[in-house]
Amino acid sequence: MTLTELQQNLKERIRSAAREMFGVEVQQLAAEAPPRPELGDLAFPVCFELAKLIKQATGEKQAPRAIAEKLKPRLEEFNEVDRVEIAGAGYINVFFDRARLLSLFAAPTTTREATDLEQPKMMVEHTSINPNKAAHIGHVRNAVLGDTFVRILKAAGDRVEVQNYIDNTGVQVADVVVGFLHIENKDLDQIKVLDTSLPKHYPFDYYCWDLYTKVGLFYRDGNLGGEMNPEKVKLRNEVLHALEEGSNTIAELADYVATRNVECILDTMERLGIRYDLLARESDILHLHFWNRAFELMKEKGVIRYETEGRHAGCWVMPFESHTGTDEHESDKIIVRSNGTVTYTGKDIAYQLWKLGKLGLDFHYKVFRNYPDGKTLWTTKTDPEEPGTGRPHFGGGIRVYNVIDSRQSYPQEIVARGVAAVVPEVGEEASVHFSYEMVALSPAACEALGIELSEEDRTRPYIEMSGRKGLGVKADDLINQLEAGALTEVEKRNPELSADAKTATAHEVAVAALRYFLLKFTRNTVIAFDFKEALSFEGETGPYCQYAAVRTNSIFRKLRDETVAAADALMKEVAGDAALQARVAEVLSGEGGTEIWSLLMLTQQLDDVIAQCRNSAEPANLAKYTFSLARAFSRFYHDHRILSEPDEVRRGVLIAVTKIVRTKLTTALAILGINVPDQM
RNA sequence: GCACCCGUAGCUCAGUUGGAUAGAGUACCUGACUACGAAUCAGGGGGUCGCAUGUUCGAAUCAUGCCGGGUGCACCA
Repeated sequence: MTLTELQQNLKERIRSAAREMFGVEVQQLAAEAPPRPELGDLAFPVCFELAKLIKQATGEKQAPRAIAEKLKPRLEEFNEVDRVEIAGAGYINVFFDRARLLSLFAAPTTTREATDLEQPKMMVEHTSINPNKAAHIGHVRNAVLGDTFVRILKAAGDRVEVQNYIDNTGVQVADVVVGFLHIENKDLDQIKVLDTSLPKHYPFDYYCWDLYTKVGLFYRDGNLGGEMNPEKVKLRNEVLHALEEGSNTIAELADYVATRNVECILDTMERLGIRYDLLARESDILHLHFWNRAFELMKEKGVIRYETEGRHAGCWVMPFESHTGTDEHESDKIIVRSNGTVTYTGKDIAYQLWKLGKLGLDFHYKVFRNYPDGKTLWTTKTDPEEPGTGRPHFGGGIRVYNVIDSRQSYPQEIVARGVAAVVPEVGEEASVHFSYEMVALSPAACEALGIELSEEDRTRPYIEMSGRKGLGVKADDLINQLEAGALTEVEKRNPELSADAKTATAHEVAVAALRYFLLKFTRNTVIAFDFKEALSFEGETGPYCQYAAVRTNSIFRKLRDETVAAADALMKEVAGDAALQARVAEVLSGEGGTEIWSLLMLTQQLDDVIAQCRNSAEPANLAKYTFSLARAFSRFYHDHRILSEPDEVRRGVLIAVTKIVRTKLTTALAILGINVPDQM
């Protein structure tokens, strides 16, 4: 039995007792951890509500404390419950039988994995960086959030498909193409030569990053604050048009540029342990005419209508109830422009319908790359595919999570409503906007980057990053910096390691630092990026959590196998041996024992935390939990000598606790995408 | 103008469907390595939870209003 199951049983008992004794039905029954361990292991504040319910049902007035006294013996019937105390105005505080539960928790557990292909599939789309430049830390927040959420869903037993949307026909790619064509006067072959000649520290996506900012100036004739030069905007439109058409030299050139940027971005994400199942490319959505089908569906269902007059004359619009409802014109969202082209919203609705398996069309697919572990990354394509690739089935998910920053919450809401209008049977909940706030630059970070701030910007709490202005911290730069910092520390502490081992360890530490830094903030908190904080390995950081896990491992490396086996055997015997149980209970009693016990209780909350993260779509909860578990263990580690403990029972308890912590902490870290090196 | 998000310790942030004495990290001060690793641990000071009213046994949490900050409101993507 797990702690969660025990809680369920206790709740059920309270419900049935309330029914029997008072004839009332408890609706919401919370079980919470008391503020201090001396107050018990589990608290039920249910009697306040019961008092109310009883009064409503019978008119009889009963004090919450009196009700609690009546429920108390029913809960004490459980073997796992040591005693129940009534506290405060009427809290029911349950104290568990510590020895019995330790023995229960020490028993090996099996983990579940979603292998059933019939199981409904969750779709998560994340990263989706415009493939025209290198990734910056804002993009990394998206990817780390998305990837961690995928790991959370999988840990909770869900089947998940991970997609990375590639907008290879949009304005951003067109801009870089304009840069290559009209600023650098390069054709495709020359770009390829350039690409292969770039140094390792300045790869293709870095080159495009700089070129992209040059294009911004180019459009405005060198003045970033100035007006767009119409002649030059015409160049962009030419490129955009060629991209939409496809099968021409400009489209070919753009495809090379976009694909190379995608490869660079995937390499960056690979450094952080982030992988995908499928790259969904916008060009394929266009060329396979997904929109046409969606258009038919929307017309069929009466979701959109053609405007014959007014300022939207000639457009297909989707009536959209705005929150105010004052201005009728503003509540219509244009889906097809008067020139016949489709807007982003329309394309996204088509794509979402495909994800949910409701479009009635499919892509063709080919292998994009094989990951080192044998996993395959696929990409969509337009041409018919070769038979017998043995590819998995893509799309057709039961729910879709779109990891997109909160600035797009308005358009995302429109897309979700559009989807729900076309396929009302799946409902609006099927398309979830997994939103998060941006990563901005702190004034100190701007200074460190050598960015001159205007007087207006200086008064702001933070500065928004901008790919267009080249204003931002590139992901690879930051990872490099983290790895260098970690390597210095590893060399200091583990000089005997080989160079490769040092580098590998430094890498794991760097990943831990970056991922934890991006996960410790809740989604709707703006991260004002600060180098000092991001580069720290002390305090509430990934490396701190990692360090605690490394220590659990080093204990087992130094313990002799017989000693561990003896501890395991001891735990098995506890339940059937009253004398032994009493001795274990003694170890877990008193001030020191309660601290061990609290740590143990904390380890058992992992599954609940995972479930909570899944339901709230908030990975920060898991990050916070992992940190508190690491902190509790660090204290335990400091307070107890495990290897040299002379008393057999006491040592057995310490080893059992350490073993449980090791399992839970390592699992929690893995879900956060953090590995535990052998030493650090 | 309208919509959404935020306001909690000097700073950066947590705070479960409303629950017991509002917590972490950091900075500052003090102490602990002959020890299973000090990327650690212990202790200290530091709060009108933006303001006001209301809802109730109980409010950082819910409602309303106000103040301050951010983002978004195109036939762009």
